Amino acid sequence: MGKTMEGWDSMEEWTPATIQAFRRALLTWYDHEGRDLPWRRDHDPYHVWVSEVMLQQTQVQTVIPYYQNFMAIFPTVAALAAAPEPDLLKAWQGLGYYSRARNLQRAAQQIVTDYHGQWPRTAAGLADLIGVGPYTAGAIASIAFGEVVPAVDGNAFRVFARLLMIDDDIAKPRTRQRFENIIQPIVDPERPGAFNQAIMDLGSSYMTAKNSDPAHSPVRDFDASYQANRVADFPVKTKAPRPKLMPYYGLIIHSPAGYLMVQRGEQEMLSGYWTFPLVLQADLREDEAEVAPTVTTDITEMTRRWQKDIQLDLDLQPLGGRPVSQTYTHQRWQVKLLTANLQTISDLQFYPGQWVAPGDITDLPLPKVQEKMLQRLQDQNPFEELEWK
DNA sequence: AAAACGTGGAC
DNA sequence: TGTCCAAGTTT
Repeated sequence: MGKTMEGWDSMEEWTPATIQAFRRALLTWYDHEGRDLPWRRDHDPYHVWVSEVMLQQTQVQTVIPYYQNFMAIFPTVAALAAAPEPDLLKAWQGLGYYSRARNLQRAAQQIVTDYHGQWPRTAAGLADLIGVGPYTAGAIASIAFGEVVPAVDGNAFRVFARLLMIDDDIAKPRTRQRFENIIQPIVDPERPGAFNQAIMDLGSSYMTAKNSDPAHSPVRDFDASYQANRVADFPVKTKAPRPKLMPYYGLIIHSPAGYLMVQRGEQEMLSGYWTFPLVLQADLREDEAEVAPTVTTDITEMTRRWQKDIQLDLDLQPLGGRPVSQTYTHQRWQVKLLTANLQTISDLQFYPGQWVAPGDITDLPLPKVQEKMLQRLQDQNPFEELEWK
């Protein structure tokens, strides 16, 4: 195979014979060792599409139960297009990157109405669907429709960066096109879908980011970085900045009608999901003793959200325990919990939030940070509530 | 081009 | 507890 010669620097191109041998080694391995996954039971574009969107930035083992539940509830594109949004968000709860769910439904509606139920059969056409980028378009086109195109995800970046010792920074947008150009002639024209999936299986087994095992890889003989003993040098990827600290108060406001909950707005993170009211600490005036903040009408964040100039006059008390923390890709929330117990709700009826009975809270779509706040509330039990679901 | 966007697992 | 990573897309 000729790649054991010394000094194989990056960017040396594979000969047609090398490409042929690589495909054979890869696909022979894949046919025997490829994973049996729920979305690989057929090549239905709906199945491929939903699984690929769920798999964006998400590990396989996380996706499996979500995929199975999703298909039970929304078995067809038409069912997804017609689904009530709360059902959709509930089915996606815990998966993260929630705009994926809404984009998925918008694309389903595109297919039903604009395309009359007929799928675009090429990557270029599929990329017109909202939420379908270059990777997902390539994956659906190759797996469901047999188009000979690469599907360049994190695995493909890593695998080919190592195989060919490509030192372009894969964090940079411009690098994608370069990888697509390099991979395109290597994709097996007979089995493009299997080829792309085999690369991904390789990237999640022998050629993982950490603790890789290139010595036993089925394509070891094609692995330039392994031959050069430089596996750890690839891929090149600049690291992300640290998440910014966001100190919040979480307001747990209890009344005879239940707990005050608000739905996150269109422009906000976690959009469409429900939480206790959250107020940036900078927007809430601390009192001298620093026991609990005094809530006044100058709570800018809250008045913006509720669009009311409300004299809240709540008697807020801190809830015991450390702040609830939740780390996102770009933010680190630390939420101090404060409670208030109202004897009557007459003053608060016009709040744009909703009073939710304790037993009904978990019926709403909730983000992880809300589940943590709820858990803390139940642990502390300040209102001696007996009706938790 | 760079930043925003969730969560869970591995170490 | 902290850091990095995982089948990316949108703005």
